[in-house]
Formats: sequence, C-alpha cells, structure tokens
Amino acid sequence: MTKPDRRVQRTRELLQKALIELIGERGYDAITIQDIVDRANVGRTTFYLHYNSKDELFVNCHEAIISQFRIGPLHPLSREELLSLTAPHGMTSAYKHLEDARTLLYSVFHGKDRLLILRRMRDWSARDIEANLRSAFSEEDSVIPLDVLALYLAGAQIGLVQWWLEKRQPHTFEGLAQIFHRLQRSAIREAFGLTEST
Amino acid sequence: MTKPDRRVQRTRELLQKALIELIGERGYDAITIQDIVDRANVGRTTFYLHYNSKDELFVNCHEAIISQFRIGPLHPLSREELLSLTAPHGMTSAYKHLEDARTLLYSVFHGKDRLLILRRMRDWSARDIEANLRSAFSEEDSVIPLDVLALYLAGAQIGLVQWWLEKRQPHTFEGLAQIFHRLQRSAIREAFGLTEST
DNA sequence: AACAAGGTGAACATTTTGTTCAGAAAGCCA
DNA sequence: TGGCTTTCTGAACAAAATGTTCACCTTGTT
Repeated sequence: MTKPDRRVQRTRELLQKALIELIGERGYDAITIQDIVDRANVGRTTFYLHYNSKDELFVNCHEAIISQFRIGPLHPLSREELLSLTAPHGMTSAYKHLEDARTLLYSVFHGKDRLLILRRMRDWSARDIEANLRSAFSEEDSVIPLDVLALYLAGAQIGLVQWWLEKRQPHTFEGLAQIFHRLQRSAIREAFGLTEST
Repeated sequence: MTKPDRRVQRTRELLQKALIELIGERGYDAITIQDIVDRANVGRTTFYLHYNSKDELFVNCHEAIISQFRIGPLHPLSREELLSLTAPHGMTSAYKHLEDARTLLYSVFHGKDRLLILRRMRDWSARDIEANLRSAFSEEDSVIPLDVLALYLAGAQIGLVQWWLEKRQPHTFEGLAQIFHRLQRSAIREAFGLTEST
C-alpha cells in the first residue's frame, strides 16, 4: 500500500469535484467528458489516464455523494432512542444536509433513463399498496397518512426484491416474502393502532 | 381518441420488443440505436419518427417491465389477509414471474452508472442501520435476520427521502422523519417481540 | 541532480447521433 | 376497387463525442 503520487491525487480530486459541480448545474446526462476536463482544467488525455468513462468517474465520487445523503442521525442510537416514540434529535441537522445537497441529489436521482423506471416501479407499487390499504381500512383510523405508509412499504419491498435479485443467497424468496409480510403487518398495525386482537 | 395507424403500432411494438430482448442479452448500456433498429428490422429514420432517444423508448417499455415486476399477490388482500401472520398464497406465482424475468430485471437494475450509486447508498444505509441494531440488540433475540431487517428499513428510508426530494409537498421533512422513526420502531419491536413495556 | 512518473495538446480514426429528402409501401376510407 | 394520406425507407450528410497515440514538458521522489 504505497501512497499515491501527489499529482494523481490532485488530478482525481479535480475531476471528481468538476463532475459533482456539473451534475448540480445541469444534470448528469448533459455532461460530456470534455466538459469535465474543461472545468477541472485538465487535459483530456489525462482523464483517460485515470478513468475509462464518465460512469467510472462518477462511481468514484460516491463518497462525496453518499456522505451528502446521510439522513439519519450521525451517531448510533441507543436502544432507548430506537424504541422511543419521538424521533431523536439531530434530524434537523440531517435536514440541513439534504437541503444543501438538494440540487445535486435531485440531479442524481432524476435521470430520464432507468432511474425513471425505478421511480415508476416504486410509485406503481405504492399506488397498489395504497389502494389495497384503502379498500381494507379507512384513512381516518390511521395515525399515518396512507400515501406515506404505502410509499414506505413500497420502498422496502422493492429494496428487498432488488437485493434478492442480486444475491439470492442465503435467503430464499419465500423467506423474504414471509418476512416482508410480517413487517408490513406490523406497520399496518402501528398505523391503525391495533393490538393483539384483530 | 382516434385509434393509431396499424403501422405505427407495429413499429413501436417491434422496437420495444427489440430493446427488451437486447437488454436481457447484453445490458442496457451496451445497446446503440442502430442495434435496436437492426434487431427490429426497421429503418433508423423510422426510429426517430417515434422516439428521440434510447431512453425515451425505454421509458415507453415500462409497461412490459413493470408488469414483470409485480411481486405481490395479484388481487387486493382483505383486512384479514393483511393482518394474518403468514404471507398469503400467490407468492409462489410471484416468484415464478420474477424468476422468468430475472435476466431482464437484473440488467435493468444493474447499470454501472447512477444505479450503482443508488445501490451503494442503500447498502451503506443498510450497513449503518444494521450496525446500530447490533449495537443495541442481540441478533439471537430477533425473529428476523438483522441484515434483512436493516435492508428493509434502508429501502423504506431511501424511498421516503427520494420522494421528499421530488415533491416535498405536502409533507415536511420533520413529519416524514417522525413517521419513519415510528415505523422503524414498530419493525424493531416486531423483530424482537417487544410489547408495550420497553 | 537525476530519474521516474505523470500531465499535455495536437492529431487522428472511429463511432454514434440526429437530420434531410425523395420515393416506395402500406393503411385507410369511400 | 381506386385514390388519398400517412408512414416507412435508405442513402447521404453534418456534427459531436469517444478513445488512442505520440513526442515533449512538468512535477514529484529519492
């Protein structure tokens, strides 16, 4: 693990910074490699010395992006905090974070490509779930708006399926479906204030 | 609402089918418009008569894709089914569906571009949550594997934030955070079999 | 100071994109 | 069926972006 040449570090940082900036300004799709090297004040040849494509550079920016995305509190919650009814403090700082990075994150999330499909899947799923909830329960009985609840469940569901598609190991689909159903049930009971009795 | 020319319909179907096929074969990124029209046996000029880009065509395939992705049971669940402890039947058929569409879905989800970042965010988030859970509880006490629980929560969380980034209206960030915390708490209690007492 | 590693810009081949146009083919409607 | 309209087509073309090469310069390293 020999430490990298200072020039290498400098160049990569410049490129990454340039890409992040540009994403925030005009969105990922509209950016060419030429744009990036212009902004970074680096030769195009140099770019290819480090990365093979825009995507590859982008993936290497994940630190910059993901760290922006920290939503939760910055330190682990204690058991008591996890189980308390009110959200722990530190949420407003998370909010500030998101607010600052809003433009960037929006651009990252809002491609007109596959990301759009993913969102549609989620929305579709959510609509489905919401309709189901409405047909079985009445909104007034819930302490949680049903659209939010449905979205929560849809996100969780899609996440699990995606994950299963990637790994399948060591969980079976049936197992995951079972778990999801159980957690869904728990969320519904929470929303409608149901206890052990049906 | 005059019905479309038969040729138009035919062409669009051919193009969509071609794209879906190609995605399954070599993944979205590696496909050029030329590839698509070759496969569809359609002139390139014709392509641009209908769509402006690969992305646009892709988005128009969402029906084909989203319908593949139906995971849940095909008909709304009754209140009893929603609240029962065991997952309803129809899950194995959902499984078959996913299994058939696996290659396609995998290609759709597994870009090396922004999708990769999204996955990393999710994984990062999940790791975070899982670590927190482990520090506060012991895995043996849970009826749900902690990695699955963490992933479930991470998916839900990211979904909510994404949604909030898109709309913000009519929910405030604090409101969403509060709701998320509450549902998270409920999921944890479900996993660890906790009742009203802490 | 000397050597190695990284950066540079110009030039170039290649690929992909997106447009235009005139004519052929197919659908539509009476 | 015939006549009118829409759609499809292929060739040709301009423009843009990609990715590579090479000889030379600059900067770090020791």
